[in-house]
Amino acid sequence: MGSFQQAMQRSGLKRTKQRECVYNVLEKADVPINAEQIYKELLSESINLSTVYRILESFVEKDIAIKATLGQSVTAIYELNRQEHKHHLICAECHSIVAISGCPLEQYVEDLSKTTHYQILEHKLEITGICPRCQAKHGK
Amino acid sequence: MGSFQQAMQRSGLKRTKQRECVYNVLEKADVPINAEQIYKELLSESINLSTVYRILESFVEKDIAIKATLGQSVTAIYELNRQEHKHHLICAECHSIVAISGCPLEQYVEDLSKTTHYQILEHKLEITGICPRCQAKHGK
DNA sequence: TATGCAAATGCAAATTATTTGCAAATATTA
DNA sequence: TAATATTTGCAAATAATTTGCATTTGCATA
Ligand SMILES: [Mn+2]
Ligand SMILES: [Mn+2]
Ligand SMILES: [Zn+2]
Ligand SMILES: [Zn+2]
Repeated sequence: MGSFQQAMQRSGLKRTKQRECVYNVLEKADVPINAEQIYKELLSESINLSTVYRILESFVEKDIAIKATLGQSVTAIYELNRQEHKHHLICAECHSIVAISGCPLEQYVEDLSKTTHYQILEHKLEITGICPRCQAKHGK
Repeated sequence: MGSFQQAMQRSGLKRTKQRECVYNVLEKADVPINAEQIYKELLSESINLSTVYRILESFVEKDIAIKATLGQSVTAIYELNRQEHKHHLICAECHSIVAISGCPLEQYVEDLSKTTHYQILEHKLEITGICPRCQAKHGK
């Protein structure tokens, strides 16, 4: 059984053509993407943009996908919840995103929980820099 | 000379009543706030909301303020650039924000720069949890 | 101090991102 | 296959931000 079917089954969401399309787009993306990008990928399927939003909302609700915003951007982005903790490196020039695996914060977060008495749920680390390609463009 | 005047002088922005109002609101806020919140603080001054946005934009441009988005929120927030590196702890329930000082990532970021060949400019760490007050509300 | 002008502001309208109401279509279950 | 709750499309609403343009203001200079 495909992972889409599994996700629908576990969550109790109905297995619709539109949800499958959105799921597939998310599945093949290796970095978070926004609703508009998903919509454009699916122009040939003529799925409505508000349906895309509703599907994303339902996926987030069911923990099938993760919603976030990055940097100064004011647009929400989504990725499949692959249950693996990762962080992102964003190019300040070309806005490309690469995922970085491994977390340097495990111990820190544990300590922080003790000192602040917060019950820590998750954390997000975004690192901004200039990617090698954009550095090259600047000559030198 | 007040720090507002200094900021205007260094940046070359004109010293207007509206800019001073926005600056003062940012100065007395200890966590990032959004344009609407600033606007409401300044209702008595009857400054226009688009002016607030334009002022914030100019402050960010001149590095007087920092713009960001947090968590899943789609609204930009702003804080005075106090030149001190800090991170934020956000309550998942009441959405309160507290600043945490000290950075556990200095060495990590340096290493990352070497392995990825990115020129690292900055990073943002957001930690989400449940604050002691909200934990208490849930009883036990 | 008065004048000139670029920069900044107010106001209304435009844009962008997202959400909602409602009627029609569809998936699931019996 | 029928019953029904869910989902979708479409148009309109809302929220956040941006823009055009006429008017006002800060600041440099005469
Ligand atoms: Mn981590
Ligand atoms: Mn840090
Ligand atoms: Zn780049
Ligand atoms: Zn709280």
